[in-house]
Amino acid sequence: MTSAGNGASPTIYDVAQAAGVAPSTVSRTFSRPGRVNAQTAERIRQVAAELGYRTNPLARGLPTGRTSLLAIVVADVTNPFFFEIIRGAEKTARDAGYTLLMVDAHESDEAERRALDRTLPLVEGLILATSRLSDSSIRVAAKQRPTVVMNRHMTDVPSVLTDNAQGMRSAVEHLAGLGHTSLAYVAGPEASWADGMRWRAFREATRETDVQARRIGPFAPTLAGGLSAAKSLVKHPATAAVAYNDLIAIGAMRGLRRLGVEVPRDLSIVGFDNIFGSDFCTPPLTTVAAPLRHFGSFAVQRLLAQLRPSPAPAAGPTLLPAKLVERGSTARPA
Amino acid sequence: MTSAGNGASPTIYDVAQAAGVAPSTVSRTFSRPGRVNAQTAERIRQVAAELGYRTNPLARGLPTGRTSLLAIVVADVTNPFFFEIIRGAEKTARDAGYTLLMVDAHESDEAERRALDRTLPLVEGLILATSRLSDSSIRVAAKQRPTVVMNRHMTDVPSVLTDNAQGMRSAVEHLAGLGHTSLAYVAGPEASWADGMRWRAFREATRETDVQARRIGPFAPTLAGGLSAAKSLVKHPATAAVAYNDLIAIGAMRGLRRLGVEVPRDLSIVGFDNIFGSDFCTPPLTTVAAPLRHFGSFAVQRLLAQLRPSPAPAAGPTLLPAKLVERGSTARPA
DNA sequence: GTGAAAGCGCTAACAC
DNA sequence: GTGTTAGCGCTTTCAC
Repeated sequence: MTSAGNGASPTIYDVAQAAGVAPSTVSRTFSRPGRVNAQTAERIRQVAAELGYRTNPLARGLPTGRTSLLAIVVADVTNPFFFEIIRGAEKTARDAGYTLLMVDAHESDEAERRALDRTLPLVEGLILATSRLSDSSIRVAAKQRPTVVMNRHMTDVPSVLTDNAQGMRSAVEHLAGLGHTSLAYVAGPEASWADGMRWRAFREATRETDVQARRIGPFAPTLAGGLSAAKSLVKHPATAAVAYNDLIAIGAMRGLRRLGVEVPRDLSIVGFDNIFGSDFCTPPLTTVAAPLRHFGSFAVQRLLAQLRPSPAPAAGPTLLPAKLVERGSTARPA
Repeated sequence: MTSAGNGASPTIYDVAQAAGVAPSTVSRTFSRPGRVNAQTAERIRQVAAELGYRTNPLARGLPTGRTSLLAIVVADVTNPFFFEIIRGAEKTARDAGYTLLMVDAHESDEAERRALDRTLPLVEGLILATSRLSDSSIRVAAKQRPTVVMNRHMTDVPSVLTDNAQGMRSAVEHLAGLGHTSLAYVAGPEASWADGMRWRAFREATRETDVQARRIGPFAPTLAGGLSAAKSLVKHPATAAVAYNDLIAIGAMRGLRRLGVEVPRDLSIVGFDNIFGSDFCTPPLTTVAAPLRHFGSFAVQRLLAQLRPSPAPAAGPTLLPAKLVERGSTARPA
């Protein structure tokens, strides 16, 4: 029973009837213009507009799988780390005719999995930005939809990542160059692949540079996490610290100030990511900057490459450079 | 043709066949447990798990309209203003069994409309956070799905807003109390409903308080916008300014410093929203704080109220209080 | 170029 | 409790 003028939204059947054509012709008019006589199409469009017809993506997606939707799942939208990433991803997606849906996983694999169950079937492709999921869970998702992971290396899933090792090395060398001989790494969440990489790179870089290294944490990758990190930091003999990310670094600086420790006079701090706010906090944060916007854009590009009918290119990781931005939170040891 | 073991994802038909039951029984097992014999259900679940079956929300949503999805469209995700809002909204949605999809409209009504066309049919309800759409466009959307608007008053669509007038009044009184007699309002985007309200409230408050008022702008509600605002600011005789939002305020403070104007010594600045970063910028920003997290939560609650089978309650706006947070960016005039 | 008809995967009466 | 049977709104062969 096709609704005529009642509450429900009009369908192609309503439009077809009003325009005196078959439903399939209406469908073609919108899904593949050109296959329809120009005048007929014109008339149909007009009737459709009058009726307020809108194609229903749900119904369209069922038979075809084409929804023009992409999803990016982030561990925590409120983490400014994602700002530029989302920006870049959104723009690239939009330019290609896709709409990017964002889903917040709340730093929880449980929530992430549930969100995935609900959204995966709706979208044509998926970006997992700093996922907290296990490799095998990611593989399951990647089996269902083209997937790109960020900040995480997987052999069988295309990935985009920043050169953590290089970034960490430049941070450690910077600190060592200033004369620091005992460094601390303020760790982020344990489930984070990036944290593992950074800690490893830290160890290596400190060994090469011949300075002492220790690790404190893990801490939540938030301002609050940094606040608690400050307490551990004052107990340790290090004169400089590299934090898992800027949020922790900024939080730590605030916490240290409250504890009477002045940055960078008493302790130097280096962050990671160069997020919104890292340039206007006090002191401005020295940090390892990733090309965040390109990051998002690249991820979408790799996704689109998989979406194209032609055989998808190989799955090697895309490595983006990271470079140290020297600001006010680092100085020579007292 | 029901796929057996080929590439496509398994359907209820595959599960039904494997479990030796009817497809409808499989459907019931997942859509309304309890209506199925416990043992049968158990067996079905097991078979489903083995086959890797996942219910397809697209297919489920077509006949029912139930997708367990809600959408929040924001003008710009990278605006920290939305942080806590999204947080609150997401949590409330999740607790109610919904997944919240976020869509970035890029401060563009065009993009917002297109995103809406694509997502509206997928979701059960919609939150428009600081929409750049016209009232009539919003009404069109609201006709299709239960909708709540934030930061904007509409008689026929439920809304959640902060008490801009009260917040502005406290800002102006604070400044007047410090001895300022000439204030500037640094305007945000013209399409912003909140900007209109704040400017109006500013005029009224300054009139009541008997101080001079002027308006400069409009500026983009971003750090960059604030940077340009700084240039206009130095040309004007005001000794204090209230900015449309914190982003502009923070950007302006940075711009002013470059121009040799010291805040708050030479110029006092008050922001709006109390966003992430406003407490750790230099100087810490005095700002009108809205209960952001509650804001998002309330919006979802109102949405859920409309979703419930029982007749939706009336559409009056929910007004949330705003209060001034005094920090370091305001002082007595020189 | 256009129409008829068969699904896409699921839910929802309606029987049994 | 469970099976049967229509659809949900759209796309897509296949005829004409």
